[in-house]
Amino acid sequence: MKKYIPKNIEPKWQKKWEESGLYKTDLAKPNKFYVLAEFAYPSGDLHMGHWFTFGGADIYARMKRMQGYNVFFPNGFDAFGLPAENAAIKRNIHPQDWTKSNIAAMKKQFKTTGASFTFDHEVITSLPNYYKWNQWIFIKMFEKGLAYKGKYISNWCETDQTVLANEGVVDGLCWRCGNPVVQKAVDQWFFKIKAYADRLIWPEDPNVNWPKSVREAQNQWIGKSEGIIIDFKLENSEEVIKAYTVYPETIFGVTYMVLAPEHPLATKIATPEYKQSVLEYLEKAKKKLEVERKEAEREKTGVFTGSYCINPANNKKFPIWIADYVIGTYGTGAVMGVPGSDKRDFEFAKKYELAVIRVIGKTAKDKDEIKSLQDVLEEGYLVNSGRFSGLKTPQPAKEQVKGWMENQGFGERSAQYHIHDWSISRQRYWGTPIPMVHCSKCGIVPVPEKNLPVELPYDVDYTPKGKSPLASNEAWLSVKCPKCGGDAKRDVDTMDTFVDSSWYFFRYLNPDLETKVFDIDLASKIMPVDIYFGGAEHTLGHTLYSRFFTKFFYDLRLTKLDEYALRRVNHGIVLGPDGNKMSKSKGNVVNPDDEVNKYGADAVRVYLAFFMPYEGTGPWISERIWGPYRFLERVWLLTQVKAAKPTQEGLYLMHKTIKKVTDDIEATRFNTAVAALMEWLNYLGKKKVSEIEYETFLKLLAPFAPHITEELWSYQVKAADDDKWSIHQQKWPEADEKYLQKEHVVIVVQVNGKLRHTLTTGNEVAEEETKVVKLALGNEKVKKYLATGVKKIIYIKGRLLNFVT
RNA sequence: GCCGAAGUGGUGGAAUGGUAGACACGCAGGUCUCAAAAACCUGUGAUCGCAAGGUCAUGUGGGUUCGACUCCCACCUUCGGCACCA
Repeated sequence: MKKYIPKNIEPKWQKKWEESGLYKTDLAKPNKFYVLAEFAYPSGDLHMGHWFTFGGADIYARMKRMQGYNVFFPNGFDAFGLPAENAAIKRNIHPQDWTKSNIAAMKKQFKTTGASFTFDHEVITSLPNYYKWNQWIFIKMFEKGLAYKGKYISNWCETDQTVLANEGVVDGLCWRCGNPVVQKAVDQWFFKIKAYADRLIWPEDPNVNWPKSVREAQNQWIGKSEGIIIDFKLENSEEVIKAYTVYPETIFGVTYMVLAPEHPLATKIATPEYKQSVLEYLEKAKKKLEVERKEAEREKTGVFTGSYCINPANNKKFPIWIADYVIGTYGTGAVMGVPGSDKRDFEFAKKYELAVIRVIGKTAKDKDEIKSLQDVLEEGYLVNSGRFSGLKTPQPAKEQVKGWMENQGFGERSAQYHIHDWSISRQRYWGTPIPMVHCSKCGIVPVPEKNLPVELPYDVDYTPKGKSPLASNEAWLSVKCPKCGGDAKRDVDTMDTFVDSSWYFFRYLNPDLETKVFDIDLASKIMPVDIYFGGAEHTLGHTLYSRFFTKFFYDLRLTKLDEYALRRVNHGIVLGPDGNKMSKSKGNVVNPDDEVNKYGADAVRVYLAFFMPYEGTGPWISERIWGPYRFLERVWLLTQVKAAKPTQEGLYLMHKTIKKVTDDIEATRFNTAVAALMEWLNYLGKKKVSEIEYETFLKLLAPFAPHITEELWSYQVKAADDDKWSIHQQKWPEADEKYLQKEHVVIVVQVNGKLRHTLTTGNEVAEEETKVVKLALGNEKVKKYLATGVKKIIYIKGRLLNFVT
C-alpha cells in the first residue's frame, strides 16, 4: 500500500464533503441535536484555540450524527468589534472591507480542520439583516423600561476611547488593550440586567448541565445579599442618610458614618470650616485610576465633614466622614462604621482616632476594651446593646434587631446586588447603531420598527476623538423625529458586541428571516442548544448575557425556555511550547496551518484530542504530534483479512473499546477515548484483523480523524448504497454486553490488602468462593503469608480475594 | 479573605473504594543500514538483590475500611474567578 501522505487525501475529502452537502442539516427532520461552538471573531487568522473549540465540538457532533441524530452544527462570525477599527486605522482599510476579507480567509482555514459544521446557516453579526434585530431587541428593552440612558460614572479606556462594561475591566485594565481604566462620567445606555438578577441566580441543583465553576462564579458575580436600610437623621436638620447593612445587630456600636465621594450629600453637609478639605479630597478621589481604587492593600483614607448624625437606636450623635473605600453604586453609598465588630472599620477608626465600642463579646459578659485588631469579634454575644444585650450573633440577634427596626420605622429590609446594569453603548464606529432619535421637543424617541435597520453608514471618520465617530456623518446624523416630524438627530453610539453574541444561536435557525427576530416555530423545535462548547473566559460575560436575553425572550413570549443550553462545556487553553499563553509579543504562537502542513489535519486533531484532558490547560509541544502521527500511520497500514473471524478475545476487546470510546466522547473525555483506540490498535496490529474489527475500528476513529478513515472506508467494497457512501453516514457501533463477559477471569489474591498473587480461572469456578479460596491456597507463596492464620476472607466475585490474618 | 478546580514517574497524563502509573512523549539497548534518519522489537517509578523476590512510593499529617490516588478531618502548594460589597 502507498505511504500515508495526509496532503493527498485531506483536501480531496474536504472538497467532496462540501460538494455533496454531507453535513447539511434538514431542520424539518425529527430527532434534532444542536451542537454549538462559540462563533469566532474574524481576526483573519484561525488559531489553535479555534481548533480546540471546534475540534472538540466536531468530535462530539460526528459521533451524534453517526448515532442517528439530526445534528445541527452551524458556524458564523462575531463580526463587529474594536480590532476591525484599530486595524483599519492602522492600515487605512475600511473596517467593513477588512472584516469581509478576513471572513473569506477564515472560512478557507476552517475548511482545513475537516470539521463538520455548516455555513448554510451562517450568521454574520455585522450584516444589516442581523443587527436590525439587535435594534429591534433594544427597542423592546426600551419599551419595557429595561433600556435606559443615564449619566453614570463608567469605566473609561483612554486608549480605545470608549466605555467598558464591568466585565470588560480585568485587574483595573482594559480587557482588550491592557491599558489602565479610569472613572469618567459618560452618558450611557444601559440594559437593566439587575431586574433579572434573581432569575439569573442558579439554583443549587439546576436541571441543566453547566459546570459548577460557571454557576458559582455567576452567582457570586450577581452577589445577592439580604440586609436592611437604616435611616440616620442628620443633626439639626430634616435630612436623612440611609445606610445599608447586613449587620443590623451591631447598631449600638456605630461610632461614625462614611459616605462615598459620589454621595449626593457629600458636599452639601460639609460645614464651612471643613469645606475646603472635603473638596480637595473629592477632587483627588475623582482622579484616581480604577487600578488604584481596587488596590487591595491600599491604606484607607477619609475626610471629616464637620457634620453629625443621630443613631436611631440610642439617640447618640456621631461624626460623618467621606471615604473612597465606600462604593457609590453599592447599597446606598453610605456605610455605618462599627469599629468594635468590623476589622476594616476598626482600622479606619484607629487611623482617624474615632471611638470604638465593643458590641460583640466572647460571652454575654465580655466587655473588654478593644485594643487591637485581634480583639475585634464578628460573631459571639451582643454586649452594650440595650435590650438586645446577651443575644447570640448572628442569630437570633440579627433577626430580632431587624424586626425591631422595622417596627420602630427606621429600618427597611432590602436586598442588594453586586451586579451592575449592563452598559451597552460604545463611542465607536464598528457596531450596531443605537436605534434612537433625539428630538428637542419629544426627547428620546425610538425609531419605528418599519424603519429598521438603522444602517451603519460607510462614510465616517472613525479615528478615535473621544466622541462617537458616527457624529461625523452629517447626512446620516440628521433625521426627522418619528413623533413630531421636526428636525432631530440620531443617537451616535453603537452597541457593545456582547449584544450581538447574546442571541446568535437563536438566529442560526433561520438567519435570513426578514419578518421576525428569529423563527419562533423552528426555535420551539430545535432549541435549546444541546451542548455548547466554549472558553471559560465567557463565564461572566457572554454566557451570562445570553441567559439574560433568553429570559427576556421568554417574557416577550418568543420562547418557553428558561435556559438556552442544556449543557455547557468549558474547554481548557492550549499554551505555547514555553508554557505561557500564546501571544505574538512572546513569540510563542504555534500556527495550526504550519502544523497541518507538516503532519496533516487528522494528526493535529488527534493530538489536540489526546494530549491533555479537554478541560485542561497545557503547552502544545510540536514534536509530540509524532505519537498521534505514528498511530495514524499504523492505521493506514493496518490490513484486514476478509476470511478471518474475530476470536472470543477479539470480540471482547472490540466491544470493550466501543463502550469506552462512546462513553468517553459523551463525557468529552477525548484523551482517554483516543488512548483506548491506540490500545486496541496495538492488539489488532499483532493479529489477523477481521472485517468487522477493521470496520468498527475505522468508525470509532472517524470522529477524531475524519479524512484518513474516509479514505480507508472508500476502499471497502460494499453493496453500494449510494446515499451512504461516507463513513460519516455509517451507524455508530454499539457495545453488546454479551461479549463483555470473558471466559476466563483474573482474580487478584491479596493478603491484608496487599497483592500477592493473581489467578486465572474459568467463569464457573469464579462463581464459588470456596473453589477460589482452594485455588488460592494451592499457591505456595500465598500459603507462606497465611502462616499466622486466617481471620477473615473477603471475596468480590470474579475480581478479588483478600485474606485477613 | 471568599468561591471553584487541582497536586500521581524525566514529561503530558490513566485508574466504578479492589493489580497505581493505561496511552503517549522522551530516554536506553537491539534489529535493519556503509552510515544516519525513519520503522520495528525490548526495557524504562525509586530502592535492595545474581536471581526468585522484597521494601518504599499518588503534596503533608491524621482518620474510616479487609483494602484509600479515590471517602472524611486538618494543613501546605499551584492554577482560575471574585474581592474595601458594609
